[in-house]
Amino acid sequence: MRWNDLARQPCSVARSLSVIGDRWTLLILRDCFLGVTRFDHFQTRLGLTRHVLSRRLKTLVGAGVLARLAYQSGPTRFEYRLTPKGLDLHDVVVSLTRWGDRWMADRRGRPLDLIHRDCGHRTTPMVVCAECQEPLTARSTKVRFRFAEPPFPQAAG
Amino acid sequence: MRWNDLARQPCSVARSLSVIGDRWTLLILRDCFLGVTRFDHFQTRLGLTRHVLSRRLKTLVGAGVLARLAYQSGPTRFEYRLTPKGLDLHDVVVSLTRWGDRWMADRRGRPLDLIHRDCGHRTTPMVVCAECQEPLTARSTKVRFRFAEPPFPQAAG
DNA sequence: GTCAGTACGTTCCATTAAAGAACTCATGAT
DNA sequence: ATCATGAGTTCTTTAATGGAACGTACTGAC
Repeated sequence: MRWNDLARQPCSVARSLSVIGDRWTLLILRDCFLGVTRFDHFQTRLGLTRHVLSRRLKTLVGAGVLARLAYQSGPTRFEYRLTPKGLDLHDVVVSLTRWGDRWMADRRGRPLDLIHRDCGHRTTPMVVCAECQEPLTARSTKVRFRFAEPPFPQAAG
Repeated sequence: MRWNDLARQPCSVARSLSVIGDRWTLLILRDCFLGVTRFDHFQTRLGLTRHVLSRRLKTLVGAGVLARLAYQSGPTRFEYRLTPKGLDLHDVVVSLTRWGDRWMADRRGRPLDLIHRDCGHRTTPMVVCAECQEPLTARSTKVRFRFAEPPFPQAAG
């Protein structure tokens, strides 16, 4: 299957990944959340090629995740900022961070603390059910297909 | 920069992506959470090439995300199951699903409902602060670097 | 006025990874 | 014997990436 067919699949994970699922995009978005906005700054920090960066930014702007805004008009120059759609990826980035903190840290431990402004604590992010506020885990959840059951040999865990 | 240098970066997002950040891996893991365990079943459902699937599964087993277990010994055959480390990626998959549901759905809406067994509701996953239980958003959080400040031109939002 | 610096890209080519299809290997069923 | 099953491997073609240089449009220093 081609990558570009992903967006048409009836699966939100596939559709999300059709925009942010390649090798560099989530790192670009991580830097966006850290306040990076400019081409050269992304390129220096990430060490990816300018060619690839250029294409990724175009894709993200096209998908409405980033906005390309002129910040000066000598030679007009542009910066990239998260849109509401992009800001809403915070959960994804935070979840990746928490998993990396837990399972991929070296002896020094996690590289950064996430501080919750509202309560002042160093926070551990947690995914909960919006209805009952209890944690959602693989075991405490199940899925229900809304259109058609996919071809399945056995029930999901 | 080469992809394989990512794991050494002092960033949990980068380290996570060094394992799960390529085009297919998160879709494989999505299927794992749906109960898929066997090579041919992954291949049929995802439509990726057997070659790539083979390499991805090896990587995931090598990283401790999946376990390769013999399930019969006529010709010995193996299935792939999530380890605790893999099960802990639930948050990431759930966050991707929620974002796709909200921003990438077509007219029919989200393809599946996530049911929380504990409360019986169709649940909307939410990332909250484990300390105070309030939602974590881009604006309500900030980061603090534990080792060294990276070269930064401006403060993070 | 020319030369270096800044900043956002584009172009070119060699290397690497992915797509697609066929093939292997062990075994059990027909 | 022949076919089917399941987990891969081995090709060859096509697409994406890495690396480095170039383009463009200004600003300020000499």
